[in-house]
Amino acid sequence: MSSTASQIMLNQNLFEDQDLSSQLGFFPIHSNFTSFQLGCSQSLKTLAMLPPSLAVDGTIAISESFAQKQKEEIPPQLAGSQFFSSQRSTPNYWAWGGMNDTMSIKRSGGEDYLGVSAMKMKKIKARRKVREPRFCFKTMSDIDVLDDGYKWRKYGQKVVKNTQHPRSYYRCTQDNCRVKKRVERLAEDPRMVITTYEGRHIHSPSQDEDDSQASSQFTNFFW
DNA sequence: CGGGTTTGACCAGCGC
DNA sequence: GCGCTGGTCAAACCCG
Repeated sequence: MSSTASQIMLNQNLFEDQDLSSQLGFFPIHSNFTSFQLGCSQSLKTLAMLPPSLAVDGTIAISESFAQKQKEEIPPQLAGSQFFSSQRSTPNYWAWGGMNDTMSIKRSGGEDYLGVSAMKMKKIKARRKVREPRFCFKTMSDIDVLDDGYKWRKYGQKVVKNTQHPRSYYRCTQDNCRVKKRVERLAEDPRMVITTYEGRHIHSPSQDEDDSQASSQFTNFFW
């Protein structure tokens, strides 16, 4: 089924105390059809995605067990979000996996990067403040703010502990849309930009330029 | 002049 | 309760 297979194993120790935003892997997708074996320790689940800034067109497919896990193991605070689509032309692909699940990605060409992270799904701390779903990915880029099709306004910047690079805070400029994103550089590798999205857009990207086109069922469920 | 950015102040959550 | 830290606010500033 696949032309290439890569094994991605995740190291539990690196994200033991984190919740939704643990970042770990960043793997090149060289061929037009690549199969990835996702794996991690039993207490964690893997989360794989193509960054929207990079993915252009493609198909994603998963194994039986992967599909089953996706149904069963979406954490309650993320329920209602669609993490996976088997046939989509919009560039947001997310998939949940467990141990030894296979995910296949078909691309229309070029070279992209698959971002893979892992998180504890069953022991996410309850916080007093209800948080919107958060998702993040890592991109190797000189540019801090990647063009994801939405318009953002910066509302804050903060130097966070143990990092030499400040974290920037952005809000979607669309009225009534409360989506936020954080942009920071990885302390260990400043070439990597970590973008974290919080919440879901209630509108399509670049709405001002493309109002007439009917939005597809997929355009507003994620970001 | 309007919209976006900067930046210090403020606030809330959390650990001790 | 206190101090630390991350997240947000908002006034000042910048720029087209």
